[in-house]
Amino acid sequence: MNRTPRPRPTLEEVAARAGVGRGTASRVINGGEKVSERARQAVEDAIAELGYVPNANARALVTRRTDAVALVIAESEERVFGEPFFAGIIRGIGAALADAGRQLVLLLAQASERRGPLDEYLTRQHVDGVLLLSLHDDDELPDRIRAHGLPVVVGGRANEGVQHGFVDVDNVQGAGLAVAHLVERGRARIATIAGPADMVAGSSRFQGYVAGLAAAGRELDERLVERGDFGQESGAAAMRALLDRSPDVDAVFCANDLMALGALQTLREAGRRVPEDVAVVGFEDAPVALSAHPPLTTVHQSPEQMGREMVALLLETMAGPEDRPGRMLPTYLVIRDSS
Amino acid sequence: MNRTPRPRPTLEEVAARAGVGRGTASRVINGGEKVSERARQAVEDAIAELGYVPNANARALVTRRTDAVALVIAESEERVFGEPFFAGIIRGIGAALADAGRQLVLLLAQASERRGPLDEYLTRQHVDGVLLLSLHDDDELPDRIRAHGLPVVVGGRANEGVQHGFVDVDNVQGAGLAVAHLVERGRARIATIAGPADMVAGSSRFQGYVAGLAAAGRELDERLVERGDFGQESGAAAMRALLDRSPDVDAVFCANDLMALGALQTLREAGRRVPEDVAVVGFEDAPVALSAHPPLTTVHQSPEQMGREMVALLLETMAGPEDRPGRMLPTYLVIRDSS
DNA sequence: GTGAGCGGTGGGAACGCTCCCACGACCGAC
DNA sequence: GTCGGTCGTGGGAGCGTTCCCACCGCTCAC
Repeated sequence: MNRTPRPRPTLEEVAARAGVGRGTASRVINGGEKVSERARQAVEDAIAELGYVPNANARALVTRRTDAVALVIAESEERVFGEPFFAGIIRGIGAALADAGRQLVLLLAQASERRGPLDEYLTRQHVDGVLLLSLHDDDELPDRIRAHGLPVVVGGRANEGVQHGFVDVDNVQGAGLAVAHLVERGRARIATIAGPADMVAGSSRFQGYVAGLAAAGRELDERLVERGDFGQESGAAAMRALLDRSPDVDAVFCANDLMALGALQTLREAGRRVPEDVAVVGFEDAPVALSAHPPLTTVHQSPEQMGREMVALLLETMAGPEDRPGRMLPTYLVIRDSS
Repeated sequence: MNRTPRPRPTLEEVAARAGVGRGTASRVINGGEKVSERARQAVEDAIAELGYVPNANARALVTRRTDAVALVIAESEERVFGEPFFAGIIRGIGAALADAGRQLVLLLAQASERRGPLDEYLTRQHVDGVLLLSLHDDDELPDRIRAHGLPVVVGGRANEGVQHGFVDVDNVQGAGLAVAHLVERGRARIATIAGPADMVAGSSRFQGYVAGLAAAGRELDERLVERGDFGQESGAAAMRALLDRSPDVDAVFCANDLMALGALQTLREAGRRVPEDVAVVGFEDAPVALSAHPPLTTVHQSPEQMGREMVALLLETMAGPEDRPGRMLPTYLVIRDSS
């Protein structure tokens, strides 16, 4: 009992029903110009009556475009759905893409396994362009995609010398802001809990930390540096290590808010007052920063704007393939009670 | 300077290069049977040399399938990325789909605005089937999609009398488990913080609560019922209302863990001990349940399994269109320290 | 009265693939 | 030797669009 649910009507059938030619019907559908009012009306009626829907595959086959853009997120589901950062950036991307009349297709590129199918999907003309998020430094995905002639924009800065466009918050500047603020508050021993060195957000915020110290005429003290993985627990552990090693620490700049939360927790357990004994500054201005105890001073970045910017850059790249410079988004400091 | 990046090679070119016919080349690519070893080798070499990638649009045009499945999530980005439930279900879906050699395409159907483009996307033969998540009761999306002849499976049960398949955890059974547990613990005044009445998870867990009471020979006391929106803050507020109205409450079943967390918070602020004074049970067994203070007793559901089940049902539906019954996934109680 | 110009139109060709049929070569069986 | 097979193969037809060109009937200028 194979219920064939009435085969989809084709353009030809619409045209026949409207008593016009295939060409005219096509023109009506694509908002074409040179069509008489009478013909337009007839075609529109026929479409409504038949419930006609254009076949995107046939169209894409000849136009070589699909009006869809992929957002590839190279992280585990857990991370993606744990960080509000992704929610913001996706909202920005979705909105900007909708404005441009394009559909967002989200692809998760979990571990590097299972990459095969993803690769194929991107490569086989399903989308006109690709936005890439949160890949680690050594990822060759962007280059592979570009090799197939697909425009790519990466969120987060890439290594030097890469070809593809990118959009990133100015991590160095933001971290510098944080350190300058702590210096100004009169802190003497400013530590940092850095992120993974193989992620841009990790290394460049650390770089900004060093630069900030230098700007204040201070030198980097290795004993004041710990690394975490951007997770809360790693922040707590790093803070413990820091207190052990350098009990005189009186400020800590954390490469993201989640690790700052962990640090806060450790400090509370260790009986250190925040900000009296130790000032804490985060990075991101995630929602949790506001509800932390005490509310967290942090470097503000706008994921939503970042998303919009990525789309803008991608659309430009698709329009004309000259090489575009990357885009750096400015940050500012939000001073709350933890510093 | 329009860099045309070397036009993509076509199947015809591959065939020519391999010195075979188009048909043979196609057979090799699609793992076809009747091909000599010599020809297969030649074609594979040609593919490698040319960097050939099949054009999915052309293929879909004739085969009428795309090997891609859409997962439509009808929630705001904030909710989607806030609840670990989605992470789990997406992992399950992604894995099951990958096993079946299909690509997962994620579409967010934010507010009901912007639905137009989504509709078009689904309708225009981009995907072979649709998985739908978390729609409210009155959503007509599934019916619209079905009307276009696309198989649909809904996560979360639908209203009675609908045509499409669904997969859901057995909310009624789970809530009953929770109430039975509280009864057994000797609780006299068992309240509930229910979810939105227009969401299945909300109404059916409430239904299970009522049934659980009935099974213990008790009647529903309206003063012991509050409603929240599944958010933590709403749970806290509901608990406050409950304490105000019925100070003698000694147990509360919350329709999800997040609201249970809110309740815990309110109880702490009100100086009630958990579980001595008030026992709290949640629903979901989300990661937070484990790290709550005290660790939360809760009804366990497995989003990952739910995802897998949805895919299985969808694939069956695509294979043969007989009507499938919905699937209910069992739950069990995880007893921790809050009860 | 002829010809250029223009709004509006129809339909052939092409996009890149799969499906399927016809065909040649070779086998063993009668 | 002929006859069915089987195996491997080539290529025509067709999927549903868009693109583009030829063409129709007018109007307007000379």
